[in-house]
Amino acid sequence: MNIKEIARRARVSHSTVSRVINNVETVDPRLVRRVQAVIEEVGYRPNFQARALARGRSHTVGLIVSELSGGNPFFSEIILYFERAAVESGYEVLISFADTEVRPDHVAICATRMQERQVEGIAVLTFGMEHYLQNCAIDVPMVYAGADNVLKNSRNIRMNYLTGMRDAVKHLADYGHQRIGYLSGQLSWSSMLTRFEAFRKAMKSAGMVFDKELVAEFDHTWDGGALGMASLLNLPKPPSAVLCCNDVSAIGALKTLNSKGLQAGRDMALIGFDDLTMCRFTQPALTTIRFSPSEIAGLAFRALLEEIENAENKTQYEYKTRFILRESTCAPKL
Amino acid sequence: MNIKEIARRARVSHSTVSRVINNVETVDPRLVRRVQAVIEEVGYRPNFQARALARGRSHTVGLIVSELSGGNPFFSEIILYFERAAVESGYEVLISFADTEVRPDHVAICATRMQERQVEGIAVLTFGMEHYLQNCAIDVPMVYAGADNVLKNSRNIRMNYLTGMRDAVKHLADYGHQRIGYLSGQLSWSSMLTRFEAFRKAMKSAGMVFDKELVAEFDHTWDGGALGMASLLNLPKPPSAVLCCNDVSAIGALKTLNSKGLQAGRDMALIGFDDLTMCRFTQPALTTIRFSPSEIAGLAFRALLEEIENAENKTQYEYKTRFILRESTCAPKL
DNA sequence: TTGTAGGCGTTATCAG
DNA sequence: CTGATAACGCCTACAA
Repeated sequence: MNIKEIARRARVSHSTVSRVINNVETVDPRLVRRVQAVIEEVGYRPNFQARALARGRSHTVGLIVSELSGGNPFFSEIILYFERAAVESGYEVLISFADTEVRPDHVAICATRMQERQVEGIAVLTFGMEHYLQNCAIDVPMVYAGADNVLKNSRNIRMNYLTGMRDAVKHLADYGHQRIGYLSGQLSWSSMLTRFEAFRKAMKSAGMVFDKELVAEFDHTWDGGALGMASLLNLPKPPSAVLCCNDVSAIGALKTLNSKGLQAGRDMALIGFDDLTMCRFTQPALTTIRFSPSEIAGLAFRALLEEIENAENKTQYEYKTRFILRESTCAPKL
Repeated sequence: MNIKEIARRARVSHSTVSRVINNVETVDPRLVRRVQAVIEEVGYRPNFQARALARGRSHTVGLIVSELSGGNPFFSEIILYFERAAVESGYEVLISFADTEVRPDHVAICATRMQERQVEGIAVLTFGMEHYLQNCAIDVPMVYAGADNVLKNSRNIRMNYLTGMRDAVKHLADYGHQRIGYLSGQLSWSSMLTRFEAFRKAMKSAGMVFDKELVAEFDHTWDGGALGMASLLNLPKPPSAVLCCNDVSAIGALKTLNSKGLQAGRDMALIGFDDLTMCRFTQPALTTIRFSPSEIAGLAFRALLEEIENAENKTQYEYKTRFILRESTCAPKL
């Protein structure tokens, strides 16, 4: 079923049908009704591809997230809220999981595939794999989040890790902690590095001594967190408080603590990062640094839209993390 | 940059360029090289939309999941594995979150939108909202999972909830539990109803008495689980074991138990459903019934592909749940 | 206000 | 083996 068939049945030209579909004002109301009746009757829906081709606009945007985090609810929420924002503005979203772990160039492959699909813009929310796109010729607007260097034709949403990190460290300092550990994902990921550096900076500005020994670098998964905490506990002098690079690894760390008969919020202070819904349901409820997927996804889409529609005054978006106090911290145990 | 421009630069007709792009064997190797050189030089990539229009195939499929579960890692994994399977077979995936909670007809809206985009098939993995599609004219193949009634032009992947449920109940019976409770999501969701019925059937075949009082119907979220467990604990005679409709609600239930100073695996036996990665990291590790998102997503895509390509012998896929023993069960506490 | 003709970037069918 | 030419379904001048 197509526009011509509708035209034939309604005894008008296909241009008229096109006008009706696109709500052009100047069509005779009687024709409008006649055409709409036929459309209704046969259940016709315009072919988006053809429309896109003719108009030169696909009304589709791409979203790339990283695959490693497939089981990570953080990305689940990113996708949900990005899609919602897109649909609200009349866009559809094509999604790709970049296997950044095994194939660093996979981000570029995904982006290229999307471009062939004529997406009008791409949001790369991998938080630290963006540099792999450097030598890949994408000519649609792109938006990153928390990238360190911004390519041309693209936009970066600044991630202020420091705001939340500073309050977290201050909170621990107020409790009297001297030995604050850090559980990191792989520092080759720029977002992991950035978080880590924010941590160091926060330590410094709180007047705390930073001890390299107290940093465990594993990966930002459940297992990574569990292993990392185990390695920290194995130190001759373990930390009395640990800040984690994300909630998922903090939950892994929680597991290790429990298996040793220790409890966060009593025997050790533990702080996560992201503020997943789940944090309220861990035992104890996880104190964390909010890095809201819904807000970030929203900002990313808005920025992308500005870029696509070449908005006059482009906002420089910045997302500020913030400290969320729950129950997993305590004074240092003697 | 398009096929004609390439043709001009390579001094051939655009048909020849098209042949080169599509690896047609019969082209003079010298021309092939000349064309490829130009393509390489200008970084040309074919326009998928135009191609889809000409070929009458979009090589795109739709995936609808339910929005309520946005923060639920289960769907995050569904999306990941579905996308991966699709890309492997040369398809792209358009994703939609159906807001089944607030707008029951939203599934139909999503499906319609997808059809306008010329998807070649749609997988509806909402596990129980399929009936809302009944009076909506979609004319591409669809695949459901665990739907009760199958519409025409569509396929259902049978979900065998019973296999896992039976072993779970048997496990509890072996421990000597007499009062087994059930924590359900809203029974208006057919998947929730089906799970519940599987539970009853399992109880029956284990020779257990089913007590309606021990069923709490909230919703299958963290909060729903927490509230549900609270209501069960408030009963004059609370159950000694509880089976939950999914892991997320089981984790919520865990929270309530903890807040009352009770511990699953010591004071009460608790069993989840889904087997999220996270189950290994709850405290205690959650015994559950495996309902693997990766396997289900894989089956769904395979079935959809068969439907799209009109395969000769269509497989009747069935997914069998299975019991996964961890640490959250115990004998009934006296 | 309506219809005709041409174009969007491809593929596919023919002659040559 | 190659190159016109006509689709695919829709939009959009421009002409009537």
